[in-house]
Amino acid sequence: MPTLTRKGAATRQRILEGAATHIREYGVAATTLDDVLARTTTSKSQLFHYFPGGREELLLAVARFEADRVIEDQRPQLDELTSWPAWRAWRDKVVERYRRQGGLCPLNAVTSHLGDGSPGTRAVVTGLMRRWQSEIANGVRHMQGVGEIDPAVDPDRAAAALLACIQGGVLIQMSTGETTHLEAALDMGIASLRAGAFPTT
Amino acid sequence: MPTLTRKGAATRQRILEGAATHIREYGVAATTLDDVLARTTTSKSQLFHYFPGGREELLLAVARFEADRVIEDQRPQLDELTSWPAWRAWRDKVVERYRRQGGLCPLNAVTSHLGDGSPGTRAVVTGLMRRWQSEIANGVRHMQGVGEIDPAVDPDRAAAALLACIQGGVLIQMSTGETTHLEAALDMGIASLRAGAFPTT
DNA sequence: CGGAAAATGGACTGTCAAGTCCAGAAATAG
DNA sequence: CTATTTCTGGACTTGACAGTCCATTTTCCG
Repeated sequence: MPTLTRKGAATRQRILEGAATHIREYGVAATTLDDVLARTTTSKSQLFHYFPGGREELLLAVARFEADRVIEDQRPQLDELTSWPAWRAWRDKVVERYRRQGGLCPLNAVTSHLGDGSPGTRAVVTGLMRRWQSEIANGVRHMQGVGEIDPAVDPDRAAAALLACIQGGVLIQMSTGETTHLEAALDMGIASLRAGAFPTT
Repeated sequence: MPTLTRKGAATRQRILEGAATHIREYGVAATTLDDVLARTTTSKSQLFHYFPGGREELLLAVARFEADRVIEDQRPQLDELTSWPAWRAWRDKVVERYRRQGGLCPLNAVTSHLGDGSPGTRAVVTGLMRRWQSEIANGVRHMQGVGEIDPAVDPDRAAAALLACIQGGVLIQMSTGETTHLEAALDMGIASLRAGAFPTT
């Protein structure tokens, strides 16, 4: 990769965000390189200049882009799980985020289109999951520190369960359009923490 | 659709199952009609004879096929959630099923490739979710009947949460290859039921 | 400036896979 | 048995889209 000019970096970014937006609106399958070019007023040579790997590399970049958004969109609440009201605020933020997104998970769409074969694909998703789970686990530990959660609870396992609740809720929302499952699962997870009803097995 | 002869029905079934198998092995994107034909020793005209809508109709049929399997694979345990050991047996069955499937969800793959636009696609997934949730809710109600679960718990909401736990656990397994999230979430959900820690809100 | 490196435009190619078509074989009904 | 319907084989058409190439313009930096 040669050094990028300021203009070059801007173009690259424009292509990336244009692709992400188009995918959000029409889905991965219905997104061709020409669509992206038209939307971003760029040309084939530019796209392949900045993404030599072509479509696959672009899609992977979009996946990374979306993965970052997922975490960012939960800040600052995700960093401040220090009281039960704070947990509630975070829960609301998550629900609101996905409600607004309207039953569409660009990240899931992109990764499932890249196939698991790709070396980078898994890394993006697992990296996101690890970061996410780790942040939640920190919240659990903090609550244990202030005596609000039973010390017998395994923070990582609890965070894993909560993460699964969110993922499942969002997945179901993708087909039903409703956030009821997401809300029910998240509420259950948090209630479990409060009640210390977590199996430590 | 004209009436099918015995031979015709067999061919149709062969194509359908061949497509399903190929998709399981290689993914949707890497499955062409020619692949299916080669595997099932059939010809283009046969495929379009039995699936006039072409690729899309075939994919939808595969989705239905896989959706049915999901429920069937949980029997008989799913129908007999009448004691805590029975819940545990069901939990183990679910985990085992997805462990064996090895981080691959053909249904999710197919639907995400069909796009949400399709009229039938949503119906297949929402139908599956509704059936699944309804079966779980029946189990909850039965346990309430025998005094093992707090009557204040809303069976449908509890079932919704449990369903989300499973979906999320499987989704995460798709990228990590591990069933730890699935297990953690399911255990949490069942523990919640036992503890009556369900928010009734 | 002025030359090297980077950025851009867009025509062109090649491939691949979905879908069409028709002729002929097998099955079914009466 | 024979007429009608269903089933089958496979060649052919069509279109779309990823990726290539080179000529030209712009930017960078000493």
